[in-house]
Amino acid sequence: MTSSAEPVSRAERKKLELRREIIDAAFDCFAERGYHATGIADVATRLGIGHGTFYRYFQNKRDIVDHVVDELVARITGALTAENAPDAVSTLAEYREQSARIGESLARIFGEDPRVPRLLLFEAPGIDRAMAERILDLFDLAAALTAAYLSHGVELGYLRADLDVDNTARAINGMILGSAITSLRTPEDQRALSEAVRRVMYDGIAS
Amino acid sequence: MTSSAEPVSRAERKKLELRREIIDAAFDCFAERGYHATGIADVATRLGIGHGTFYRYFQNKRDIVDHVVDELVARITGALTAENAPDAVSTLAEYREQSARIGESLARIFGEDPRVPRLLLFEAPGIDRAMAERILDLFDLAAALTAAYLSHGVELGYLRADLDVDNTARAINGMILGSAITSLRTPEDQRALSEAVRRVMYDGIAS
Amino acid sequence: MTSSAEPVSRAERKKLELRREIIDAAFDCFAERGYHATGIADVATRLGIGHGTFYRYFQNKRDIVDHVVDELVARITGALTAENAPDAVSTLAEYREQSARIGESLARIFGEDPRVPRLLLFEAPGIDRAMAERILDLFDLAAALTAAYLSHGVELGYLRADLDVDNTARAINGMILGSAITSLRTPEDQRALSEAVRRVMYDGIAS
Amino acid sequence: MTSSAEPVSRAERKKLELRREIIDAAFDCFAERGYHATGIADVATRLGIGHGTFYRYFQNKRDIVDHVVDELVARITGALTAENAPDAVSTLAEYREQSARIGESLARIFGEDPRVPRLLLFEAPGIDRAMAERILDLFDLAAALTAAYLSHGVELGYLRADLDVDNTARAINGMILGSAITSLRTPEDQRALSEAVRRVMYDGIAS
DNA sequence: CATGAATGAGGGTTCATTCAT
DNA sequence: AATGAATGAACCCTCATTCAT
Repeated sequence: MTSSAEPVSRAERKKLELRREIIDAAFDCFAERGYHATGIADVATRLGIGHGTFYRYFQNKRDIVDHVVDELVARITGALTAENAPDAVSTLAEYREQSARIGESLARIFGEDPRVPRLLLFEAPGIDRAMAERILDLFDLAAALTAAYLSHGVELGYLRADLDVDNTARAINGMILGSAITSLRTPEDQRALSEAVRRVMYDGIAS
Repeated sequence: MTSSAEPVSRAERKKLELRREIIDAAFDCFAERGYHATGIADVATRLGIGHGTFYRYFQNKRDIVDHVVDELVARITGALTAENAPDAVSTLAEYREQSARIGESLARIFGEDPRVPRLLLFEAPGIDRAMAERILDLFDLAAALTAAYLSHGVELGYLRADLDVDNTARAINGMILGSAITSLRTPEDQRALSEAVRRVMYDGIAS
Repeated sequence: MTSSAEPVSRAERKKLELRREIIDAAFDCFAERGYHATGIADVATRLGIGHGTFYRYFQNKRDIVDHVVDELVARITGALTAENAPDAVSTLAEYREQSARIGESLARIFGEDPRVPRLLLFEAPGIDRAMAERILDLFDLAAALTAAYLSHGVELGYLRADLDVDNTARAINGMILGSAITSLRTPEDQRALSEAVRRVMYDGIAS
Repeated sequence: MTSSAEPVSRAERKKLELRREIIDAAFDCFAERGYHATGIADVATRLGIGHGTFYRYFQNKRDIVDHVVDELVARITGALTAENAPDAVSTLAEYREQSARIGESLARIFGEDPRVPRLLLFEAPGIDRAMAERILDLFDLAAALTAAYLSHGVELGYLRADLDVDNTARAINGMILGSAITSLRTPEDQRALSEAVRRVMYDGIAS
């Protein structure tokens, strides 16, 4: 029993496959040369297809970059949410572990391929107002998620009772953002940076 | 006693003035419509000058954005360095005060005019590899400055002896960066965010 | 048995045809209005194509004029060399006949269409140093060919033994050049001029 | 008695002087970079004057090149006519001497400064239809002068009675033209070329 | 009279998009 | 369905010319 039930003929499958390849090729091009410096022809050439074909799969140049970002956003929200529900932890130690896990996850996404932060943080926001809003939405989403974790911790008492949950969430996410940007230049020492972030979070910097 | 000593005739002064106006108008346009969506003609029209005039003051479109960024970078590095030498403090309390001052400064720059973070963080990096590098340079500079403060604190003993100075500096700057981006949407509650950042820094989040 | 063996599909053939038409239209424009006064749009309009189409066939404006000149140079070198090997003659009479033939050929090329000498002698040299060099190369080539003929004649004894072959070749070519320029104003009496050139060559002017 | 009587005040003289300097500077620029590649600003800068000043002395860019050519044409017609009246000679030997003298003169003008033939033959004709006509006029003038010499010779019997005077004149001038162009690449061996021209004229090439 | 700041027409070139094959 | 030839809007930039100082 294959993955039937879905109405995917062989032709349909091929179409989806090519669609995916176009998204990937576009990601490559946009991340390497930049959105504006990339022509539709570049994307098509990289795939060895005619550039007219592109328009059978996507509305226009602006359309594809939305899909490229969709993909990256999905990856990130996946890392932020997958198997990491706020209420799955009940002690500070568990929380530390969980945040280490999330941090690990994000570090992998950003660190493994610097084109990801480059596209998301350096290319996308400059494309468009709409795209900039999308990126801000992503930040807000991440802040909301983090805030949820923090709230949980406050409720359970292992985090400071007077914690400004929302703003602290933003501050923490800022550190993650800083890590992502750092990975643009030095993709290697993500681990140490990640550790430093957690130290600040839990211990502060004072002696 | 004329206005000698200064190397500026009246014509010269007017020229410098126009030059400045062009930079400002370009900043406006780039921040509002984006670098790529802005034509030289737009900048000129906004000033009510002929677009050919633009080219008497700047080499080309790419040239002006460098000057716009120069200006913003100068403002920021000014805020980061002016009257805030690392060795001017010797206790944790003083350090808190100083960082509050710096934070205040930056918050003003970013918060007063959201076009500043928009241009610097959302427009500039997508223009060019070279420009992206400039922005990364700015991050690195800020990280180096912060690291210097931290080092000083470690030496004097009011900061943790085992502080990973460099990475902690990056983490802290990440929080500031996060604040700047937040100010794109909510320019108002910068103060609370700023406070939250400092709380994380000094007290951590744990209860 | 299809039209195989030839590497030209129908589309390919159409492409080459348009390419040729563009070259011809450019020749028309350049010869009539001059290179600098001609815009790419002029060339395109003359053909009834969009001016963007031009750039599918040629790199830029400078590129096409090279191709236009290529064509003319090919026509001329063809006339100078085709079926007119220096060693095909062995008497003065034959030589006269041959030079008459060559002269005839050139006169036809220059005289039939005054746009040819106009473009080659009046437009091209002013375009560029590189193009000027191309024209000088053409002169040198012609001089070398003529010198070869003369050498052959000296060896066989039907030309003066003390002939300064190279410089005489240049002098003779100068007369041809003069004819070409004359044809700019009076395309008709090329024949008489051609005859006068040959008289000078063989008999001199003295009585 | 000096050159008084003329209404030249000192200011007037200075003005004429500058006018001349502008013509010379324009000649330099046009010959070196080409007419189209030369800007009015280039000419002015070379002289160290403001480029607005240019327009106090000449109508426009097209105007100045006419004056530059005027100057060169005057030099050439001077060489062709000065002290060389057609009727000043009465034997073939004298004629040879005279043509040698004229050739010498022209060779000096063209050979001493290759910018002269470059401007006159390579730059000027491509500027304009009107300018091309001027150059053709110069050719015609030279042909007429040469024809006058030849006519005189025919009348006096030292030139062939059946000489096609006009066309032969064109042929001869063509040789001179060829010399001038040759001098663009090899300004040195003008003398030998000049000699070859005269040999062809008087002796033909046949043995 | 000299200057050079200002101007804008003009032209070369790119590239996203369409559509006939 | 795939293709790529054709298209023209759009934009950057130059430079001859004008004119207020």
